[in-house]
Amino acid sequence: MINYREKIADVLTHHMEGISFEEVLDMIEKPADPKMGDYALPCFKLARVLRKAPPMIAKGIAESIEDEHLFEKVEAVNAYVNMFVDRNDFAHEVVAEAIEKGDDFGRSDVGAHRKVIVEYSSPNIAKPFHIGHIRSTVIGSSIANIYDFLGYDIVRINHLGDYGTQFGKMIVAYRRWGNREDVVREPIKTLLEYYTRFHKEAENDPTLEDEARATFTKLEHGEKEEMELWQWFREESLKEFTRVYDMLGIAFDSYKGESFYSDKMPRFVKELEEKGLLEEDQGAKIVRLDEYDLPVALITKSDGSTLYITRDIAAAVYRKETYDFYKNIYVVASQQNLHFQQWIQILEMMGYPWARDCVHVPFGLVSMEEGAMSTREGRVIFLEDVLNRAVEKTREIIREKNVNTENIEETAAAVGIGAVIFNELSNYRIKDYVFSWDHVLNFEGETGPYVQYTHARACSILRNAGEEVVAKAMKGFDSTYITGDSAHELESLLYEFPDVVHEAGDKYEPSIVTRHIVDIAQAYNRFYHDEHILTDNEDEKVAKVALVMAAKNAIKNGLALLGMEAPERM
RNA sequence: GCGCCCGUAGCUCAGCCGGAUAGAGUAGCACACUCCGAAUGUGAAGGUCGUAGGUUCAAGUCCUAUCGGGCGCGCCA
Repeated sequence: MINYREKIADVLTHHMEGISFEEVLDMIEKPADPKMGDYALPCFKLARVLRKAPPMIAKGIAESIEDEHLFEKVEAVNAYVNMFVDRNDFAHEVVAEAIEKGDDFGRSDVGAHRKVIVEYSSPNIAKPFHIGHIRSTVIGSSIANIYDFLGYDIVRINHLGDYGTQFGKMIVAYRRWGNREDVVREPIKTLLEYYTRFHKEAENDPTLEDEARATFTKLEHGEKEEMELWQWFREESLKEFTRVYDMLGIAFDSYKGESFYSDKMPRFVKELEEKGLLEEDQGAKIVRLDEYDLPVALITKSDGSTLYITRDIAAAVYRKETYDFYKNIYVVASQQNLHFQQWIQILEMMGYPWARDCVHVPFGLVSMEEGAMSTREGRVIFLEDVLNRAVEKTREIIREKNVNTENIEETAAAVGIGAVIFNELSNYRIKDYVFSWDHVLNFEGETGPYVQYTHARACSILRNAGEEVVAKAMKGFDSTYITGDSAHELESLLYEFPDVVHEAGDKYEPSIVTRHIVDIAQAYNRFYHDEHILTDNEDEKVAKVALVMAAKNAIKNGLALLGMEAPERM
């Protein structure tokens, strides 16, 4: 596609002395109101250089470029040069590209197959998968999709919380009060019961804690029986997590979690020591980070066991050695901002230049109206319940509408679960929010179902148009029929779609894509209402169908980046 | 106490590297289905952009202070 900004900057540069192409490019902006043009050049900054009043400069520039065939119209309004691109060319350029590329519209090869690791989801085994976990899971998955679309090779890692003294506790509890059948039937719930019961009983019987520690030590030393139990717990839990991942349509390339790195840490403790970074303090080993204005980082506890930071260092080095990543992205809650600052700093101090390729992508907290979520107090909302209720509601709506009931279940799942995903990816990830049933189950306005619905209706138009018209549109169309205001606005948004994907990648911010496809859907719906698409005039019909296809492709691809399906009927 | 993040319409949020009259959705109000799917569209209403200073031709956007909320700050992850 033509890069209009660059082309305009090029034209402008030829008509303005003493200002570079880059400077001009930098000055071009989009007017607040599309009625004022497609692109605008504010001339305030030029006043100093040209020693003229900005409105005069704008007038001069406007007059000098108005004959360029790139523009339909150029006008000076106060200090602005407002440029209207030739709608005919523009429409053809955008729509042809969007229908030609189809599922690849918006795709890029800037990634050049460089490897990008995205770590996300990473739940703790034996703890319920609640609504708070949706954030890392869905945001991370979408970021991975976006980088994939940008041409990078992606490794998706689920860094499971599958190790630590909690497993000693669980084994002890299982041996005392548990049984196999319960665990198999409902792994998470049962294991959580063991865990909480352990804590309750331990209040009266402190020897339990010692027993748990001893059991964990056995596990660490690879004792057969403990290993088997741990492995079994892990597998059963994973089965349950997988059920939720399947519902969400999310997958991973690796489930290597904390346990995998449990034996890889001594090397780094030693390395830190050799590099003179380690210091002993009250029996613990620490790294001082004063000169970076960060608090002390704890590497080993006074009993010699390692901590989170050491594990993350080990994991990062392992990943560098295994994958030789270009970027190593961690989608982890903002509560751990300091932790990430610390260990990335330590990596740098250890002399690993790729430390700066590790990026923490933080997100805000989910709470409930009653306050923070608490597994122990039973104040949680299970993600699976949210998904099920959303699907249920969708099913009801589909039945009510009675539209094409072929595969209700499949559609209800795509739309219901899509609604939850879309809702999660609507706002900037850094924002905290309070979970609300009303909000996730709202299917009107700026929601997933709204966008999917728009897509489904576009598909419906294409069906009604017939294969012949669609085939014609693919071959060519007369863009003069799609230059009306609402069509042009839709085309502008379609034109921006590839850039939006880039920006979302640069900022690790899926919500940028979410918002853009809402904008496209709104523009499409306005176009749909303003103009009759399937007219008697064959050429007009073909051109409009081409635009419908273009919009449909952009919406579908955008939804795919969010991890959502785009049903053709709903 | 120190550090980081957030504060824009009743509610949920956008606002590109500072640029024109601060925009959507939602709730409430008024409309539009004999018409390509009404999970839709249109209109009106709703704002001292937390507050106070400062920088600038120009500040929701940058700087300083302050208030409110969230998170974090050596033996959890």
